[in-house]
Amino acid sequence: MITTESQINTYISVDCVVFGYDSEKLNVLLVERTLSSNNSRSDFQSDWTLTGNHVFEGETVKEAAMRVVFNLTGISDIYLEQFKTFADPGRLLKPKDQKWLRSIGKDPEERVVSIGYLALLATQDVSLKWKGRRVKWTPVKTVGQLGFDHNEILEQAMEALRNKMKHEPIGFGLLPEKFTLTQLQTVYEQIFDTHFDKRNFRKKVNRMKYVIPLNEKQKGVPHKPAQLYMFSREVFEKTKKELFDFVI
Amino acid sequence: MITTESQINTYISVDCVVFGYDSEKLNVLLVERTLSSNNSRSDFQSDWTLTGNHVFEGETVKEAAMRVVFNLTGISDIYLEQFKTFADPGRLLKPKDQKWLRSIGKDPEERVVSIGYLALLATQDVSLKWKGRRVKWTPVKTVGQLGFDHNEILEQAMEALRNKMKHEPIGFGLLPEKFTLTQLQTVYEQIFDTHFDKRNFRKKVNRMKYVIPLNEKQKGVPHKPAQLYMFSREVFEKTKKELFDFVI
DNA sequence: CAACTTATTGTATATATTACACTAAGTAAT
DNA sequence: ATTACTTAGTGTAATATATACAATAAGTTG
Repeated sequence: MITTESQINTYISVDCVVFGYDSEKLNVLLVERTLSSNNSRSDFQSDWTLTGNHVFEGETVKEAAMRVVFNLTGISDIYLEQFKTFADPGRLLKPKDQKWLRSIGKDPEERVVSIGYLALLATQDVSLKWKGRRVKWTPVKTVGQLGFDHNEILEQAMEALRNKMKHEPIGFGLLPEKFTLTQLQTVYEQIFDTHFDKRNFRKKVNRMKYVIPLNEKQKGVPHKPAQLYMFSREVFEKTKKELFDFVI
Repeated sequence: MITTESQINTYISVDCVVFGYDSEKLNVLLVERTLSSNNSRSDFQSDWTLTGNHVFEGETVKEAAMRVVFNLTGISDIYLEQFKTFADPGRLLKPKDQKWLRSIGKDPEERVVSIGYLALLATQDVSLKWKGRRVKWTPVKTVGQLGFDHNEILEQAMEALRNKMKHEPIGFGLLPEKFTLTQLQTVYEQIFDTHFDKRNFRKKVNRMKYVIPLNEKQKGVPHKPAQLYMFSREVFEKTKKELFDFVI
């Protein structure tokens, strides 16, 4: 699954928009990009980018995306899906991007295809791996200017996430295995930037037989502990109606 | 919109899955690929592929997709959207594909990224343009073995089409501007391979204010002529609920 | 005018959506 | 032990939507 050939393809890359939910808000995983002006002089600049890498020859694109996520998080069993590809000319023409490309010995004129992947996880399941470059979670709402065209890619990823979440039960990918209904509701409220009525939300969840109550309650909270639940994809696959409700 | 630079990028291509509905069934647009065994000897073979082309340097990927569709159909104002990218190693390794790549002077080892686009139109709105190669509509259900990995791409396009159609009003892209409710129903039945109750379907459509009855009836049919309707994207955008019904 | 074809319509039952407010079960501080 | 505090958990009535089901209407053709 994780290939290790060292021969890289210079024009195909993957960019992974790794979303991590921390029980309060949605974060995205960023890595630092360091620009040294003239070969290793001391005026460094640095900024942040999404996580990504070139694909190795012989490696599938999804394998490359899995490798990127695995290297930074140590996790491999998460929601990970292609959402859009970015390959327009001029997407890496900002001065900083050009400088960075030259600094690593690339032709800044070469057209690079970035295949965007969306990944979901609960931040508490992860300890980030420093692999020579700084890595951090940043709340999506406060992300500043990113390197390359990564603000654009992030925006498209958010849009894809919202669309997917409307119609598929992937919100669970942002929660720990055992979660409370309030946590589940909050995920949806955060991502859709809205508010639901608690009773109505729970009535809806109740009908979804794949959200299963456990014989276990929340611990260590200074108030009434909540019931814990889990998501069963197996039950979901068995009980879903093939043609939900659809819009004409 | 339609660029004409002649400098092409050899490793980025678009493949357009152009679906055309002919009031009976769903078709896909194919072009003929001719393989001449040893340089221009007389043992030709030919097979069919999806429509596609390399992108020109300086051209955006969507522009390339529009150009491909426009060149074959003369149409430019249709639903056209990226749905998935195909860039795995070994996707062009079938003997026929290798032969074809060599015949046009390409390195068959080079990894080619194909960005898949989905296009929708009503076949009656189109007269196909023969641009040196044969072009044809083929019913999706009877498509045989295609060149390259195009059977895979077609399958993924069908899946993307079904997913999109469940949640967005794009089915109208497969119908002429004025259509009957029976035609609309049939589009959905064909694509989802199912059958709906006519009364219930109409009740549903009735609630969608963006399906607008015209002061016009079907003509030239040997039975009761049906009311004609049109779709208004403007009304749709104004009346859609931002957060439909969603699945948790 | 009879035969044929497709268009069009309504009702009853079950299920889902929406709006809305109080009680229960814990912890912390006194 | 009582009180204050915090979050969990629950029900009902009104409206809207989904589902199952069959007879009549409006054209054409011979």
